[in-house]
Amino acid sequence: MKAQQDQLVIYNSLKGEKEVFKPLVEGHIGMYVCGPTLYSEPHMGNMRTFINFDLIYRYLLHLGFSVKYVRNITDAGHITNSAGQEVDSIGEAAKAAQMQSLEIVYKYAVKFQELQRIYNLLPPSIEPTATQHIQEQIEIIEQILANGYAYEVNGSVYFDTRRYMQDYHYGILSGRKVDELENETRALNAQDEKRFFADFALWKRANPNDMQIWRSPWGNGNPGWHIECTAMSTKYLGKQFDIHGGGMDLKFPHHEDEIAQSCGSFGCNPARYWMHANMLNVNGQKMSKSFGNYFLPKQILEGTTGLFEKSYSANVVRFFMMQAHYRSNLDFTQEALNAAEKGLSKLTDALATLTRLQGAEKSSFDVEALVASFYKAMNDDFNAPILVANLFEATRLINLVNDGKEQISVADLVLLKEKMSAFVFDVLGLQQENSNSESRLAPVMDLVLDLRQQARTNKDWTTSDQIRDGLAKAGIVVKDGKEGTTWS
RNA sequence: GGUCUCAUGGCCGAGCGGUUAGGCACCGGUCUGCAAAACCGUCUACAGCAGUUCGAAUCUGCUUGAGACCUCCA
Repeated sequence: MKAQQDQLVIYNSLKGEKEVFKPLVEGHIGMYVCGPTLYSEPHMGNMRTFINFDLIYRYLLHLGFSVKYVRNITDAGHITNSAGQEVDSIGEAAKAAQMQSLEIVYKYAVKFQELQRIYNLLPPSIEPTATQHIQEQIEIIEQILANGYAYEVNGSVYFDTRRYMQDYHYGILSGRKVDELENETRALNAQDEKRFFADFALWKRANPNDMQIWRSPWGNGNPGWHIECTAMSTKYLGKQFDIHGGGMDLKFPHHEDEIAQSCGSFGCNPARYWMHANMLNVNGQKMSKSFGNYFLPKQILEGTTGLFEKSYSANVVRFFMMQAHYRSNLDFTQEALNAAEKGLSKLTDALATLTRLQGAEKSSFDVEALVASFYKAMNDDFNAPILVANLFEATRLINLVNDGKEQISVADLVLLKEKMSAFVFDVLGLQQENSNSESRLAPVMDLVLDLRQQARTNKDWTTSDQIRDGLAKAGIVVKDGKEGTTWS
């Protein structure tokens, strides 16, 4: 695995190019990913990012790295709204629902946990929340103040972007130039306490109607939106760690500001590799709350999105996402989902076939090269679609062996079983579908199919077709194969 | 308006200068009492125009179209 670890290449958003991945400490990786803000239920687009980073986490584990994976939960913080005001979105949502802030956060945290289970996300090593780390946030703000990169006004603290730009490069990640931004950004209004339009809040003094308030050296208030990630990543991974990830839409300003905060307090960019997952589209447009074109992860399982004629399992949705690269946009369409459903069943059928194959003297094709192609795909910036294509090549060969047209040696059979299973289940995170034989229906179906088989033996096609059609109406498909009749 | 990204066959989607990625659909075949399913095979596309090159989906320029960010968003 060491050899494979050394060949891993990652696209680093900070440089805008692929780089050979070298962890700070050999064999160990610290990874931080920005998690959800729990003022509403995460939608399918949110889930795509978490599924993609789950894939990345899983592959790093498969390569034998020891990974500390931190993904936060945002349960407090003031953001800047379209009017340029700092607002507490969780508090607003809580008020609208006539709940407490903690109540609404807890409600959606439970849902998010459930979604993680359904979509087969491995739990991160730590899932810290902002409210548990107010003290750490305050300490970092104090450090930034002490370093001269922030100023206090009336109980609020702002990051001093102009001062920062004298020593560091603001825009290093997003490529934005502050003087270009200035012309296109709303003007500072008279009441604004900021000295400069690009300054952002580190700490915001309390409003009379705030639901949550914390004490600080600057009086009662709330942390700013960006400081929590700096506090939590630093606490659990150190001042500098290997990978920082998140959705593409967080690149600016959130991640840019995280870099500024880390440089402003500790003098270094927090992460060596910045990774950004791309958005999920519906009809060519980013799925988002503000566009109103979103659906919930549970709706697709229940077939209630209003967009598709039928429901799809979490496994199918996950497989569908694995057929697009994490840095590409992905369009959700019914035809594409149907294609994923059929493709997945072809792949899982082949895995079942693989367990039944008999090993021969020697292989008629290069199994080691096939397995190497799995690693090659994933080592190239986690190219899951190429991996899937290679798994389908394996599927074709497995079926040919099954038909007696190709051969595989006993040793190669062991290798292929191990690697197919590892990449399909451990890396792609697909789940073994429940076998029909386990259901309560199984004994009944055995009986019915037995009766139908008797009719077929007697060439009583009327009866046998009657049973088949009747079952079809109940949603059960009967398949007559060479080795007997199966159903699903 | 500014910054950036993208445009691939019926659909989804890889591709990073020279081997038809892959999946689904379509079509042909094997199997089957007939179907369905399964399996095998077939299907040579890269927005337009110009340029660089022995060679371009891939590099450069222009044109057209779409999207993201610039304000919260995964």
